[in-house]
Amino acid sequence: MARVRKTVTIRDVAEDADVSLQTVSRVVNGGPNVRPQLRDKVRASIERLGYVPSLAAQRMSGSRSYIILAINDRERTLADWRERRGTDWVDQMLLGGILTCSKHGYRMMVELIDTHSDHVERELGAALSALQPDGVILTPPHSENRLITELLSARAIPFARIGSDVAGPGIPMTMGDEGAAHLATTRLAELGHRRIAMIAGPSQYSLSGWRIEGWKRALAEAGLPHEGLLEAGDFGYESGTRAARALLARNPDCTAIIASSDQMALAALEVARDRGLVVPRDLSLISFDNTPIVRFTQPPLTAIDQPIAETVSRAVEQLIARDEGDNGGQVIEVAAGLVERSSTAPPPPVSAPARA
Amino acid sequence: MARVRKTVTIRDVAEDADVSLQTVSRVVNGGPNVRPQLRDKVRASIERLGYVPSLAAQRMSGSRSYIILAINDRERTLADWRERRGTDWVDQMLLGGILTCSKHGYRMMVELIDTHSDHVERELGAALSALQPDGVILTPPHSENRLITELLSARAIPFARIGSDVAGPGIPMTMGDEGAAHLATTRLAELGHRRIAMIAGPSQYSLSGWRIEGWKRALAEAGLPHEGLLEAGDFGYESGTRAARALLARNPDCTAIIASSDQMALAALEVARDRGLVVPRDLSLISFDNTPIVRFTQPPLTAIDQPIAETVSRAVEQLIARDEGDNGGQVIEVAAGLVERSSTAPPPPVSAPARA
DNA sequence: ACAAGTCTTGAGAACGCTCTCAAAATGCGT
DNA sequence: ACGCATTTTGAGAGCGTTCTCAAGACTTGT
Repeated sequence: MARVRKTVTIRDVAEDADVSLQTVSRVVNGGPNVRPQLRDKVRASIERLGYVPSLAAQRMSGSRSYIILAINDRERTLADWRERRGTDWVDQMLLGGILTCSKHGYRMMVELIDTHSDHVERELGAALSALQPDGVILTPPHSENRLITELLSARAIPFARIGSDVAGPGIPMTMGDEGAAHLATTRLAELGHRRIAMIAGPSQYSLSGWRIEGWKRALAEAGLPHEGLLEAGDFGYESGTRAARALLARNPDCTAIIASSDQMALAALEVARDRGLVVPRDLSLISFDNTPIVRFTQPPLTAIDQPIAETVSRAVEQLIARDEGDNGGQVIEVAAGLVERSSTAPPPPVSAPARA
Repeated sequence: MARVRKTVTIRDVAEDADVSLQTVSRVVNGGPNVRPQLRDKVRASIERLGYVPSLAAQRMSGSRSYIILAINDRERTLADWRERRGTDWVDQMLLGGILTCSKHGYRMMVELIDTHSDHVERELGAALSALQPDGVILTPPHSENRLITELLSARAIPFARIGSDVAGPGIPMTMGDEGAAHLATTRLAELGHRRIAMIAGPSQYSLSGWRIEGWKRALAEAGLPHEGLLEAGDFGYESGTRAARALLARNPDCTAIIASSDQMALAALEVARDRGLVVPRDLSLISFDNTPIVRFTQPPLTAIDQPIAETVSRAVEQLIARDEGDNGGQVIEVAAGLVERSSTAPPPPVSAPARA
């Protein structure tokens, strides 16, 4: 409607509504003491002029920047990208974050950082200085990276540690890994499996440990053994291949595998195929993550659905609402679910010369 | 090293180096007229103090915001998310964008907008006012959305139109869709296929047309017909199922299909399986996009690799370098490649009672 | 050696907003 | 009605940068 209009500022609104800047500011920010009549008048002006406060200016004067920063590892992201592995984790985290941020008038930014080297401090510091975010979201394995958490708490920037439940600064948030592994294992036990193996993730991830615990607990509850049924990978495809081979070579009587990532499950599926095993007839398979790829494999994989987006969303809300009383170190947990598809079935009747 | 230090500002650096604010600013921004000696001194101070300019302050005073905005459709993104369809496109675009932005000291932000409704102007306007980005990246189908492009040019914000080559404001960028379709079709023709079908995308996407053109051109060059071999979908799985069924029902002699998206290719794969056709023995299949899922289907799909990340990266560079002479409406094209996997093979020897 | 440049440096305003604090208006108890 | 507490409004400074413009320090040509 207008021509190349210059930016509409709070001053324009103030003039239009014939009030002071301060009053407009109060209306915009839902300030408490404004007469309803004036408030409406100002609102009308804002509407008419199409005024939207400038994020930069808000940051400059106020205490908030309305920015939540999500940290990701540059190397890993780059590698995933080059090799066209899915970066579904990033996806999910972004979506959960962006959606929730925008609901509260915040924005989410993603920062790629070299989290391995000692550039961490430098790079993260630069990002924090430039952006001055109101909160930061850390995902595994950064959630327990000392350099990072210390830098953040030194700067007094609130942050959420996803996939970490240790005490310390930052809001710990978990995704029910122990419970999820327990759930998957129990389901397999119920189907009749007696030799249920697990391909775990790398030990530097806390969640790897939790999953192993859940698996062991379910096994114990069902009176099943776990000895020799554990292998660890690094979440990647190749490591899954190695682990699955080792597992099946060592345990010919193994009839079910839980893999700690979709990529490793895919690898296990391939290994099974190589060994002439038909999934799920001869071998049941459950994966962690439930990224889009597992719906299109042959057969589609039963998977633990990690509520990443939901968790990040919760994290954002925690960060934004931090003002209203500190969350006293209480771990926040979002539970995972099991999506049953076609890679799970009862074990073959003859297969197990178990109690040999 | 320091305690809860207050933010280091340009003033601190100026004092430390015993020069004026302005001189520091010049050094930071690579200003032209500074004595080398002074420059080094200032650099040393910056280094020592760990100074990083505040984005917000830069935006406030200067003309640039160092922000590039990428527009995505909220509904579609949300749907993809809920149904755990891969949002690889978003991924790729983000990665290409973020990486290139950070290389130039810029940041990329993603904005989800209701691009269908008439909220577009409102929502986009709000985002532009709040963020005041230095550039905007539009992806299909927004690249040719009048409301959007006009709003952007009215505000004089440079933008790139990915997947669009029409004249007008904004930098047009394409990904060689015509050439890619031609390449895929030609490859199939070389393998000996005579009835090569295409499942196209929706017509409101320019690239759908280009792909059809490339397919027809290759067919014509090989002396093959195209009549009755074209179906259109909406890029989604279900539409692919419908299209593939129609195609195969109408053309029992069809031995190859090119699908305009991975999801539709997946659907075609499933349809073929239902009809008892073995891919690639009885039917060859090539998809567009090359998202991570097509590597893990049975068989893995041969696919056109859309250089999304690369294109977005180029777009960002164009936007950042816009100052140095307008890009006179010349279309920028990044070529796509063909990734051969196992869904393509020569047609079955007997199959075609073609010249009936 | 002098005027006329060019290069280098700095001072001060401006960007758009929110803070703090004080002034004006209102409400209330007696 | 009167004083006091409370609510509502506004004025002005300040956030950290870059911009404009002017002053000082060098060059250079003659």
